[in-house]
This record gives sequence, C-alpha cells and structure tokens, in this order.
Amino acid sequence: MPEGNQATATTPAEFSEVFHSDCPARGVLDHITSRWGIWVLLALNEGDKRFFELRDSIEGVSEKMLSQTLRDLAGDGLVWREVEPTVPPKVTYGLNEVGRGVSVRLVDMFRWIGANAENLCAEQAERTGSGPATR
Amino acid sequence: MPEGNQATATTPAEFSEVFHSDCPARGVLDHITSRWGIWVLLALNEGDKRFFELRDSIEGVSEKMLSQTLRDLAGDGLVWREVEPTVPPKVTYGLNEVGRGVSVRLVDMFRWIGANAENLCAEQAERTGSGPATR
DNA sequence: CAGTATCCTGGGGGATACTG
DNA sequence: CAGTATCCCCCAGGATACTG
Repeated sequence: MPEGNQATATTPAEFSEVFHSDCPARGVLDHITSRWGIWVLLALNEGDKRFFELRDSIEGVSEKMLSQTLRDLAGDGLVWREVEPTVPPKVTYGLNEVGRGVSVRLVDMFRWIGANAENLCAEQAERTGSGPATR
Repeated sequence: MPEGNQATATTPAEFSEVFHSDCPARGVLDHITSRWGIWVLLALNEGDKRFFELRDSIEGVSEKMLSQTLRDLAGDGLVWREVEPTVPPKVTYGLNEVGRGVSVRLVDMFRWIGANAENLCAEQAERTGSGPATR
C-alpha cells in the first residue's frame, strides 16, 4: 500500500532508515519475532544443541517449524549449523557472534519482564474496576 | 568449526519457570512479539503520541490493528492511555515504567542488529557462494 | 537421527463502512 | 479525531507420512 508517510518532524525515523524494506536486517527482525525465533535463540543461549534437544527444550514446537526457524536464522547469519556425516547423522546448532548479541539482549528483556511481573499483575488488577478485557 | 561452547550442562529452565502458561508475563510476551507490538513500543519510545500520530509513524499498520495492539499493551500495563473528553476527542498514549524498560531493551537490540547488518550481509553473501563460513 | 513433503484449518490481519 | 463493526482472504503453522 502506498502510504502518505507524513514524517511528523519529531520522528527521528532512525529505525525506518536502519530497517528499510531493502535492508536485510528487516527480514532478520521478522525471523526473530516469528512464533518460534525467540525461543530458539533463548534455547541456544544456554549452549549448542542438536535438533531433537532443541525440539525437547522448546515446548510446543513442531519439527517442521523448528526446522524452518532454524533455516531462517541460519540464513540470516545468527545461527550456525554443523553436520557430522555419520550414521546416524549428527547436526548441531549454535549462536554466531551476532546471534549471541541478539540472544543476550533478548534474555535481558525477558528478565526485566519477569522481574516486573507483579507490577503487571497489579496494574491489570487495577483495571478490572471498569472492564476486564482479559484477552 | 564451531568453537567449544560446551552446553554448560546447566539448562536452568529459568524461562520455563518465569513464563509458564499461567503467568501473565507469558501473554505480555505474545503481545510484544505480535505483528505490531514492537513497532508501537518503538514509536512510543520517542515520546507520547496520539492515535493518528502513531498510525502515521508506523508504516503499514491499519487502524484496526493499531487499536487492537494498543488495547493489548494497555491491558498488560506496558502502555497508558489518556482521554481528554473534548470535541473532537484527544487520546494520548505513552509508556509506563515497565513498558519503558521493555522498549529501551528493544531499542538496544535493534541497534545491535543495525550495527551488525554488514556482518549479516557478509555471511549471507558467503553462504550463496556455497561456503560453510561458520562465524 | 534429522529432516522433507503434503494436506488442511484457524484466526491474524487487511479493506471498507459506520459512529460518537 | 478516534475509534468500532463487518466481511473475508491468506498463510502460518499443526498433523501426518515418508526418506536418507
């Protein structure tokens, strides 16, 4: 959709520049924020893992989506993949430099949310005066 | 070859604990990583904004989804909403304490990705040349 | 073990129209 | 201006089966 894009003067548009459509980083973001990207990054932050180890440590992920997410992340250069052509095959995944940086920051954010969960609950409780809208 | 990075044998499962199904923080995460949550948080990190200001600064968002995202984030206690019952009405949104913390960390992560975009491009280029190029 | 290939469904989310 | 309401399409992603 062709958008007006008013450029509200105040907006530095810092991120529009950095993450513009043609920039590969834009796609990277999409992969990170995809349904399973975060959890893969989080799991790998604990250490290198094999495919089924990942599947087991990420609750609810299907093999298809895990495979797809891994492929995306590896294509982005956030994750490496090593294949040992043995029988049975052994495939290991781990974080690259950039992926580690992302993962660490993700962990930091998660910790912040976890540490403030009570505050969130409190705020949600206050709101229940008018309408729960618990969705 | 991936360097050692032993799987520290820890696997603290720290996050499974913190973000278990019944924990409200789990839903918060879903909202943050939703299609537009990140961009709203990012936009509000620049300062408080009114509805249409937000719509204009977030490229591609529909009014429906913006409204929905805002409602979710406000319900989570990440964002506040202030209504001035004038004619025409004036509604302003901004970040709460927790929301600001999340937003700041998000910005940090985005900067990291942006700063390493060339590395990502390089890795992607190497891959196309059929090189293993691990890290 | 570590994946692909195929089929299929739900709801995320866009377009449009209407309201206070 | 700041939203709701409605319709409807598309594809992310789950289930299942097969392969090297």
